[in-house]
Amino acid sequence: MKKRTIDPEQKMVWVVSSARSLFVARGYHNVSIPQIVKESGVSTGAIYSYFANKAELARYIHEQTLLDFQERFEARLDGCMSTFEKLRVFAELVFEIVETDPEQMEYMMFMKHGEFLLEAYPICSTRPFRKIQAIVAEGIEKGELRQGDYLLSAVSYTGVILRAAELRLQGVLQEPLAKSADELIANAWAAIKV
Amino acid sequence: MKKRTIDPEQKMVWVVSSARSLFVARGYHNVSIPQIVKESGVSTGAIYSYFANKAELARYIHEQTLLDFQERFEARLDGCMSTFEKLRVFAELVFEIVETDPEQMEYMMFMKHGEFLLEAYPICSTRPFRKIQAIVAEGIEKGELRQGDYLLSAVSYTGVILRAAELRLQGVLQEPLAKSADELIANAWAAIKV
DNA sequence: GTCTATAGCCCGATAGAC
DNA sequence: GTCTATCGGGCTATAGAC
Repeated sequence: MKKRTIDPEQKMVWVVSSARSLFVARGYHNVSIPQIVKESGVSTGAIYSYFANKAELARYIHEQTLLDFQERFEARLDGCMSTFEKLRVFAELVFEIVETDPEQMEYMMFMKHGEFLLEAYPICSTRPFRKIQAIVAEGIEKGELRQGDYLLSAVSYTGVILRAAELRLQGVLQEPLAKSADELIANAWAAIKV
Repeated sequence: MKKRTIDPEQKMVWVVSSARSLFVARGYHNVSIPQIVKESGVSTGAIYSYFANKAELARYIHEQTLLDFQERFEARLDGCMSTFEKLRVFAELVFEIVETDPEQMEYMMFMKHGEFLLEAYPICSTRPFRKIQAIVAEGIEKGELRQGDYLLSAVSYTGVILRAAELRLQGVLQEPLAKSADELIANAWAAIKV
């Protein structure tokens, strides 16, 4: 039994979770280390012992967030046969996260535009993104989707889904996405189906 | 003839144009007033005589940018009869701006998430946004669009168009949007047509 | 109205005790 | 490993000459 001190990993979890909330709520640059210290109850020194600097903390959160999405997406793809099913699984996961953990979704959607990532953000090379492209390309080949540029079709499908997610996060769509899911998925599918 | 001094309005134009470039390139918080001074050739004092502070400068640019879009959109709507035409005009305007003045498009799309606007951003009450909703609602009534929630249909159409714009701005789509416009507009239309 | 120079502030990061 | 106290830097905004 450890009695003396708190598990460092637990502290790191607190830091990450506090920082994520604050970043999403106020934006990366409007959050100071002292604020994270206050919110997480972990001291400056400890934070800097886990992360080299503030940007790396944000980057770590970003990475974890994307990784989680990726894993859940790929897990759900197992057993999906048709292109329709595979794309529906993507949409449903997005909608589910928006409702159950909007912070995660917001981090993925809004924290990507150069706030702390200095390099041009290679969103195109993100795993889930490439996976969607592959699914669409295969769907076109198999004749389940309309002929055309597979990139444009991928953009069209995800555009419908992600914009719905965005507007739901902003409060423009007032119903939970679960209620609108069927209609949205039908729309997205109609945009590219044969 | 004014010979002596430079027209203050001209200076303000320089400031606004330099600031817009810098904000888009580096993000609001990564741009300092001294940088704007250097880039625009207008002094700190002069800048603060036009704008109360940095946030207001950004807000002014945002307002002008949206206003310009709105005016051009409404001008082009004149003479459009069918729902298809009206929506196409929106898409074409978006695509045109992305190619001719990507900075403007980027400012509209990416500068809206709480960087300097402290209040929750009322994107839903933006004029062009409401206009699109009205067009879609009317289209459904007239039977030109599938039955369903008009908000979801508006989201679906604009989702396809705006995500294409976003990915083009990020360099993921390498062809000029003019080349892909027909296909994208067809996809967006297919998502909601009857 | 416009300039330069700088006040005053707050932040990120560190040093040094424990 | 972790804490508190603090430093140096860079920022926004202003004061005061012109």
